[in-house]
Amino acid sequence: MGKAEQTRQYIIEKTSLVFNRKGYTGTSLTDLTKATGLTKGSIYGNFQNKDEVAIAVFEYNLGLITADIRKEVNSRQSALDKLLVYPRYYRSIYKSVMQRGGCPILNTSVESDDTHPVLREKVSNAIRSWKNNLVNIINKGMEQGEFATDIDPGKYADLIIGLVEGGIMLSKITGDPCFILNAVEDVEHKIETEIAK
Amino acid sequence: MGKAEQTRQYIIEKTSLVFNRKGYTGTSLTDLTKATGLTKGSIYGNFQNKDEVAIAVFEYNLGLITADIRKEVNSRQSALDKLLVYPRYYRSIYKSVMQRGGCPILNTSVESDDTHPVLREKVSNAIRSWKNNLVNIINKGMEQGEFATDIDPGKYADLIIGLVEGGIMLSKITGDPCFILNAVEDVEHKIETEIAK
Amino acid sequence: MGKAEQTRQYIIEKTSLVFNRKGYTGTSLTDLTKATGLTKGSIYGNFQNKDEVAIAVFEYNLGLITADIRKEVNSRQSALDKLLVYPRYYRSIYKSVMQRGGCPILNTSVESDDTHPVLREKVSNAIRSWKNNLVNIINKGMEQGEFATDIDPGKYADLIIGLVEGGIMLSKITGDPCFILNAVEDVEHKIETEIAK
Amino acid sequence: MGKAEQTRQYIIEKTSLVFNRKGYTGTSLTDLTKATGLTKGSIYGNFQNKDEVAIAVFEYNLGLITADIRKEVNSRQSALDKLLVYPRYYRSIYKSVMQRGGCPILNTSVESDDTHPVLREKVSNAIRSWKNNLVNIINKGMEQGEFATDIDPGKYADLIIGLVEGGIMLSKITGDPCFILNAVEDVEHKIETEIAK
DNA sequence: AATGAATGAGCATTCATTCAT
DNA sequence: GATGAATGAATGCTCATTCAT
Repeated sequence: MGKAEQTRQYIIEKTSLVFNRKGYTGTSLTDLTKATGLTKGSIYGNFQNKDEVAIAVFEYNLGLITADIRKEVNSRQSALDKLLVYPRYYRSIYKSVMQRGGCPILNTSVESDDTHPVLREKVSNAIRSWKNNLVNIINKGMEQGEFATDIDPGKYADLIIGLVEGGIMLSKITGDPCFILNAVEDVEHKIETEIAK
Repeated sequence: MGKAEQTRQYIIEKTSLVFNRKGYTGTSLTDLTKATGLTKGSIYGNFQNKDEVAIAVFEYNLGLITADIRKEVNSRQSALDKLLVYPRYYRSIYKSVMQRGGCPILNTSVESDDTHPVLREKVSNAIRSWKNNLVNIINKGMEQGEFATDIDPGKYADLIIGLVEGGIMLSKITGDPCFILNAVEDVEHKIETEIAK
Repeated sequence: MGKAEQTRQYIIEKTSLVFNRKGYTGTSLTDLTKATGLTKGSIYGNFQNKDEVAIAVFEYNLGLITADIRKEVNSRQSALDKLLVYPRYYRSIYKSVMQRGGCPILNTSVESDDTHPVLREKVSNAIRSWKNNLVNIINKGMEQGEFATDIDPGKYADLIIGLVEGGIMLSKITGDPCFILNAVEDVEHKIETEIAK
Repeated sequence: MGKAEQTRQYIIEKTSLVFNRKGYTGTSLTDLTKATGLTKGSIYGNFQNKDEVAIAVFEYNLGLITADIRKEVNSRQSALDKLLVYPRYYRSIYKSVMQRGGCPILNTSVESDDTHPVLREKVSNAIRSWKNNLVNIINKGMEQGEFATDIDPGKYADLIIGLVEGGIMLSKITGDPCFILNAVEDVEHKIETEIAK
């Protein structure tokens, strides 16, 4: 990794928090200089514009979560265990997610959907990919005889993602963990009683 | 309603869409003048500042939804029918909600949670009130012998709200109605098979 | 005095303080509405514009001082007593002058000299008139044998006015009465030992 | 002197005239851009806000006068010659002072006394310092046997400052030099006949 | 005679971006 | 590769003034 790539990465990491908290529009170049200790010129030397930083930051934030989850999923053998990674992961990290400004998928989604086509597409792809991963696990479980075969994998994927994101949003704004905790409990319950046979 | 109150209301209605789409930070005074056809001076003659418009707009947007739902709920007799209003309402209006920029509770929540204490409190109260309404209906149903008595009303309220909000967010960003449709279906299923006895 | 003239006078009296404290530029129409309890429309119904209010207020503030002094001067017989009115008057009222924002001649002079030709002329005339009054008293005293005849009346008038205004300015800004007190003392001393024989 | 410090100084020098003429409130950012040929952004790159420019300009204007006077005072040996610097300096420069909008101490004093605590303090300190310098010279003269020992140095300092400032104000507004000329003549007369023995 | 509501120009300030060094 | 200094457009907001009622 050359010097340039190193600085790029440094900027992304240092600004990921402020972007997640204040949003793309609410974060100014001055915010970025304060978060990094670098000058505006330096940021523009490593990125074409604020947009490019925001996109890279979203990918970085997204990558943190997906890498963690993928590792956990890969370390399990059964489809059931793989699926249970999701609720358990979110139960274990929701506190730190709140402190870091909430779920970047949720935040970026809500801000970009009517205003920023590029970010919208990135978020949309992330969700599609998340859903795909869930569907693939469920399908594998069905093939392997672990899961009921009369269920709609897509429907359960939608519910799992929706419950998690809805719960995060509600617990973040109210400051009350009950929403996310009840959501992941319901996800677990669904997996264990409706998906697994 | 005096002229002033009329203009205030006019500004609120005309700007509610742009605020819901672009967010508080992303909406400029110039956006407000374009949406209303009024001058900046006129807007400041009717509101103290942009903040006050944003807050009034949130309350307006919130009121639209809650008024509709309250009317429907009040027109039903049984606790079961009252509870079923929620999923059915969101199934009937999700398309127009998407076109208007998504759910104002969700949008305002995500934008304000780390940046705007006043709006944050407003949204938080709205969610608390929503939850209370659900809990009250469930409690009434339990008292009246309509609902199972061994369930936790708060837990189900959390799940209903979370499923709806999560579903709206996912369908809005992906453009795919499956998320909200599956969410309300699950809400209905919960109500009919887990809450009602 | 008709209703219109009454309101005009009311506006002048109620706004004279804020104009003297904040200056012409620093006083806004909103300040005037707050000081009077009237609406902008009402002020514009009685004056053509802010300028006209400012000019009327200056004349009012000026009139208060000159009326007081004229009365005192007229009540004395000898030129010496008439002349001594000036230092004694300023010694007796400097505290209330400070509280009301300082001497309006000084304040208006400094603000208008490079920016507001109409006010500048008004202030200039007020000073010319003040000087004339002093010169006339001194001349009368010389004619009547009260005063030395080898003195320059204009010079002493200049010094009396300058000492008073300089003293007011210095005591106002520093909050220390020594400047105006020493100034009027010197004026008295000049009158008694250099002018009177 | 770095580029930044150079531009700062450039802005101060170029805007000192318009600030002295129009006052702090009467001078707009647009005035500053016209006086400097720079953009608003550039001015805000070098100063935190208009206030900071105004304060720096006052200190600059003050420094010009005090530096000149100090140099003259230091070049004289006797206390009498040192004291006479003041009236003679003001007689020699009053014309250019008038052209530049009048005495900055007087102007800033009158504008700030009821409205701008920071500037008020700066002006107040400048006057205190001026008085101190005069008192110190008189005290030295008394010690050295040059001056009468039964006089109050503070009183004479007050009179000298008051006469100069009052004279400047009156000559500025009337356009007639007689006020400042008679004032400095009286100062000289006081020094030579009442202070010196 | 007075009001309430509006206007449009102007205010101080911050924005994302550029570029010579 | 990074900096410091600049730009010009845009920000939220206030101004003096007007005018229908």
